Amino acid sequence: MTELSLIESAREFNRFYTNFLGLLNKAYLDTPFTLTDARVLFEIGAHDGVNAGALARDLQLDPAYLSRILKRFREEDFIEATPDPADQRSQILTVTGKGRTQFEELGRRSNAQIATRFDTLADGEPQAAVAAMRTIRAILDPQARPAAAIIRPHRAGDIGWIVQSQGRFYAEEYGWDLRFEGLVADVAGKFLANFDPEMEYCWIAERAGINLGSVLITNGGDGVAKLRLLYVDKAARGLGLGKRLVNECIAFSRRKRYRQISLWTNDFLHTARAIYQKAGFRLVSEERHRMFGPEANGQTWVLDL
Amino acid sequence: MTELSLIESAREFNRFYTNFLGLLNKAYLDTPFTLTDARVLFEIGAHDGVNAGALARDLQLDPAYLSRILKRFREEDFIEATPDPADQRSQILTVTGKGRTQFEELGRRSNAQIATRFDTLADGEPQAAVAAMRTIRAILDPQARPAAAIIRPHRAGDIGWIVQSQGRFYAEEYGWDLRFEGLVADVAGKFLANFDPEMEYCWIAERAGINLGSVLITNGGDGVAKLRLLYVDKAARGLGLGKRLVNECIAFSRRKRYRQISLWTNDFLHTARAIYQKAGFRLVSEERHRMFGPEANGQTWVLDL
DNA sequence: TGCTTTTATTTGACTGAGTCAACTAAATTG
DNA sequence: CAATTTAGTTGACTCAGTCAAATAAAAGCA
Repeated sequence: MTELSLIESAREFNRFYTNFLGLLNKAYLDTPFTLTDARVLFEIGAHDGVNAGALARDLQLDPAYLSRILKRFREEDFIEATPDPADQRSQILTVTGKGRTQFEELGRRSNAQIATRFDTLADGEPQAAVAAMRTIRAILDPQARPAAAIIRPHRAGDIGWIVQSQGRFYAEEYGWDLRFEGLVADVAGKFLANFDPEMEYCWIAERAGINLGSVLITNGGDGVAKLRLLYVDKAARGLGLGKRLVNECIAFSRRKRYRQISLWTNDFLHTARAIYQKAGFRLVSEERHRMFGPEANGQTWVLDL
Repeated sequence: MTELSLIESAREFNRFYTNFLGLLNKAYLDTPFTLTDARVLFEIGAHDGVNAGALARDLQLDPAYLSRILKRFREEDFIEATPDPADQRSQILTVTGKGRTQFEELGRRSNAQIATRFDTLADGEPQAAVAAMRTIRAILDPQARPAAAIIRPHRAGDIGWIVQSQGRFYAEEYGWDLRFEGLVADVAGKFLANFDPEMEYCWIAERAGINLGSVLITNGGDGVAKLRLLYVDKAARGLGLGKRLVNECIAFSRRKRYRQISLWTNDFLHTARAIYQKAGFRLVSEERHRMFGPEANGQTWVLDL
């Protein structure tokens, strides 16, 4: 049996969110659709070809009520229903062009509603809220399949994010002091200030608007590419993002005809080391340091291309 | 404008949670209460002595509809309504003993419903879900944030936050390119790398764990303190945070016996300029520049201490 | 002060979202 | 192949929720 205070907290949230959703659903006020209409149209639009039964189950609607909604949608020419050849009782529902237009309009309104709310928030708050939503969904919805992570070049704010997340992570996990964050900021700042798009690059791993990881290649001169600031957020470990990021670096460096990639890391970062090793990097030197407080073993690895 | 993929994620969560709440609200199926009845009774039970107006506002109900629900509750002897002595139009609502019994029964059902769901989860998952719910609530519920903003010294991650938020803000609002974020990272990195706690300082304005603003004083040598990177997030404008941050700078600089504070800003930052002016700063020079893309007027202001 | 406007709540008059039961017709079972 | 189950539809209804107008106290104003 779960602890009572947890349940009470969950109920409190549910009361709050019932209100919040009620507010958002006013987006449909001056459309010919009710909330239920919108949910139905959305579901058909999103899963083209569903049948009425599945729809009723997924949206928890009365079949009779749903049937009437679908009838209206058919009359209004928003959807088409063709009998399922595999089961003549069942019918396959698809949106028409007209229905899709409506579907998209509803989406726009819904987006605008949320955007308005998000725009009153502090920088980073929407990201934090969405990350929390994803957490809840992953826990409560057994069918939730997380969106795929993508890898993209950096844009405004990303470099700051790198400084922040690494600064915080190394402080929390390894007790490194703020000089480390200073170093990261310095590296990142120089990268931006002297950015040479021909020979340098920054990759950001992102999932649904939330940054998960980063790496960059800077020109070390003499044909050597420097791989720097490889990082994968706690929330995304084990998805192979680190490997994907390093592979991007290697492919880029090959394309740009660097002759070698060199990187500096610390021995306690086992996961990172495993990635480097597997990619063919070799350890060329190692030295004890106390650059950021606690003693550590700095290592230099290189990969000949 | 918030990023689209974030908004889409939030909508996806909302669709999911609409379903989820629909499921939970079946707890009222075999009671004489509708969901709205339950919400009303709960609200009166939780905030004994509310009036109808506040109730209608908080639960976003039609006053007419609410009035009828309250009438029924009075007839059933669940609540009592006494005219507010301070305002004879308004009435103070309290639950009776009978009403409290009902209220508690509803609570039990609601708890049981959630407990059933939670009991299917892995160890630690309910805790994680509830923590995420708190996060969302703290961000989205304007009433759940009576927390005052505090001003504190920087710690791990804060400097990165400064880079990120300013980088993003100036890009979105003024179209400045990434060289600006590079400059901020450089300034911030140098601050950390050469940090002299005797003569330098960073202030972070924070509310409920979320950073809202920043400023720092660096030693410009020759008795001159440099005020840098003043920033207040859009979610916290108008609260006087900018002024408080600048006042911290002035007090600190006086204490450390600097003879002057100098700062560089741009003319279009009206709010900041007003703060500097009011604090006694005077404009000493101005020059056009294109350091970050669009043309702008850089200004140097000083305050003699 | 008295007149006008605003605010808190109630009442009248609807309507249409959602429900329940019965029905048709195709598919499945044994 | 008769009996049962499943997918969807139709009839008949009701009650949650809405909109406009009324009441009456409070607040604003000239």
